[in-house]
Amino acid sequence: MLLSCSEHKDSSEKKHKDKEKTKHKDGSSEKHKDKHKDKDKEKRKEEKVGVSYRGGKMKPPFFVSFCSPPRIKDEPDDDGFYASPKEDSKPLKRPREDDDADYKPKKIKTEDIKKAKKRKQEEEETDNSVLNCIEWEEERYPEGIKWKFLEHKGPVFAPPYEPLPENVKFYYDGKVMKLSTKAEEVATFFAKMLDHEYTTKEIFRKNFFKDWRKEMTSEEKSTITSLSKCDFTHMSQYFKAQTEARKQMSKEEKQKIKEENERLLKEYGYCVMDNHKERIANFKIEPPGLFRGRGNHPKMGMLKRRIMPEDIIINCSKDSKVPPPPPGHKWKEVRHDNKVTWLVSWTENIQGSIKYIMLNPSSRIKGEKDWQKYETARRLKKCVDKIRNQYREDWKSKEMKVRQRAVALYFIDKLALRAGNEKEEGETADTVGCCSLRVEHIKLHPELDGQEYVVEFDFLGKDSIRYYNKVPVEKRVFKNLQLFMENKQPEDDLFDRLNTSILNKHLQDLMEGLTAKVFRTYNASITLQQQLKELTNPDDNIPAKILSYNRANRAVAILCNHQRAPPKTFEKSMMNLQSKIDAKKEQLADARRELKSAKADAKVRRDEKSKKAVESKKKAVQRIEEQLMKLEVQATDREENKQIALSTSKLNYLDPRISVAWCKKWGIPIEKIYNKTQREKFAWAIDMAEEDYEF
DNA sequence: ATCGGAACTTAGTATTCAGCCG
DNA sequence: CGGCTGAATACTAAGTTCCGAT
Repeated sequence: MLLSCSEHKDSSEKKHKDKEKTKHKDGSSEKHKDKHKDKDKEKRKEEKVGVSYRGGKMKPPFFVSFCSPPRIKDEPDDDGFYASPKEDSKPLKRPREDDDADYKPKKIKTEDIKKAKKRKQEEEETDNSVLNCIEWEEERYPEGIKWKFLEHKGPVFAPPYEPLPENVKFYYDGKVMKLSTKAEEVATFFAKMLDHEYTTKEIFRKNFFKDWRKEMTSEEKSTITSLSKCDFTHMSQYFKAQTEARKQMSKEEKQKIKEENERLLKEYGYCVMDNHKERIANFKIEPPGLFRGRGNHPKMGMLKRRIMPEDIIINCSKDSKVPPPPPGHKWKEVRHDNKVTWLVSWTENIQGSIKYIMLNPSSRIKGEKDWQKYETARRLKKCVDKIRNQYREDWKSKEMKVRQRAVALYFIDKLALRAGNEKEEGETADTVGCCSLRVEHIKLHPELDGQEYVVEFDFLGKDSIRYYNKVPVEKRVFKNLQLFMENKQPEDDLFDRLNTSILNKHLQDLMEGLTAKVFRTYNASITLQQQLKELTNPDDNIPAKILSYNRANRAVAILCNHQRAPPKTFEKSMMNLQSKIDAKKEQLADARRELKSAKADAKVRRDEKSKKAVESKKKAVQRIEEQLMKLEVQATDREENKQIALSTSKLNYLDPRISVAWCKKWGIPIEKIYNKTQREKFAWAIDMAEEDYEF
């Protein structure tokens, strides 16, 4: 059933039950804080869900507006800006598909299923699966069931701590001090990071020291009272030497380690899920260490404790062989929950969240989900125009909440912002997404650099990556933003009547299965498709076409703000490449000279041998020209990629079928676009998509 | 019906690997 | 043939959305 899901699965999406949290941010501008529970709306939605999709019915009529009561008490004076009938409606800035008309709602199904079936058969033949494949296409699990059979070997635990050799010393206040094993282990975590700037940060040091002291004996505790008196340098040197020694190991030793890893992988790296042997993504338990959050994380430096079998919950099927815990230990629990996909879980001690061991992206269960994701995005394509018209209408709504929702959705759509859940203050780095934007994160410019109504965004998003962008917006949006910001402090929420739950509930009404993140997927994929159309020059050779592909990919990465730290060696490697290009140019000049003289030679001699020489010189020139071209393309590509990470969008946002189709269309080997891992992840798409695939 | 936690996707960085060049 | 480099992979944090207990 691998690839046959969509309709059914889509229709089985559950009712939405998002909570409607009230935001609290102390004191300031209280009048903006009162939330309105739109009971009416809630009710109506309920009804809709009732008749809805389950059982394959049509989704509810596109949208019902809820402008009616209750009015907001601080409803702004109608200054006419939103009621004005002559208000223009400029098209959105981002290019969009105009050919929606001839878009056919390809329902995948039969054809694809056949193909998938074929592929699966082939796969079976080469597969290392020991099991017979029963007719997998037919298996269609009842709602929520993820598998019928699941067997695995359990996790691999981090290697136990090996105490330092006697001669490696720790000094406190200038004096040698022998630490207890537990305290020593934690000290080594710090020592290993000594070169990292983390260890200079106040919060990191404070958190570390606090947690370290918890591991100390009472004696150590009373002696070691100040981190700045601790000297880890000797330990640090020891570890550096160890790393060095590891590098210097002989081939045989390295080989041995490699084999050991392979053995581990073979033994623990796979599981059996419903007649298939599947690769596990992360079968190794995270080793203990110091927590390194991203950005300005309040918990950085805290001790991530060692996970023991007693912390571990095993999930597998009842009729499987339950993995035995390590000798002398017990699992926390063994359960048989086939409504989830994880194999192993444990609770982590920094945030108290649960961590999981799950399957590799190449697995059926992940691939299917991935496919579904893109199908949802394609369904959005069909109704995105309606939705856009709707939110533009809503900018004029009498209800504050509706307006905020509409403006937020506009940002999510136009700028591919993330939804932006509220976060518990002090638990994580202070980052935001769309719904959690604060007044301080945007600046309004009625005019800027010759453009009207420019919004300047500057905030930290996921992973504390900065989002900085100046965007011209439509007048109504601009006016609305001014309104939202009235009488607020910088640290107040911009959309004080909105949260992701409200937004997603609304989206759910607009389209079954629609959530905020679908817009990111949709806009990323549609941009790729459109950019590929635009940028691919049929006359280009393969490297040039690939450059075009990368540029299209890059357009998406920029849209999604996927950044990376410029590689440390970037400048250097750029220079290397340049000198390579220079060398190649010289080589080309040489080759041309040689060709010339060979030609002259042939003219004089007129024998077969010299003719052949000319031919071979010609070929040499051509080859070098090609090589040069390739290098130059590479240089351009790399320069443009300095701070942009392509891999995230490639892996998570771009419908792989677009890329596969493009490759087929232009005769580009798929290996040029996707490496081995990516090909495994996108196997379903590689098999399914034809040249004419349309997202 | 709400709430908070569970489940799962998305993310950037650190480490390892493989192959190329001198 | 070893050291270096860029690519691939490993790792795990940080998001979003779902969902079940109360």
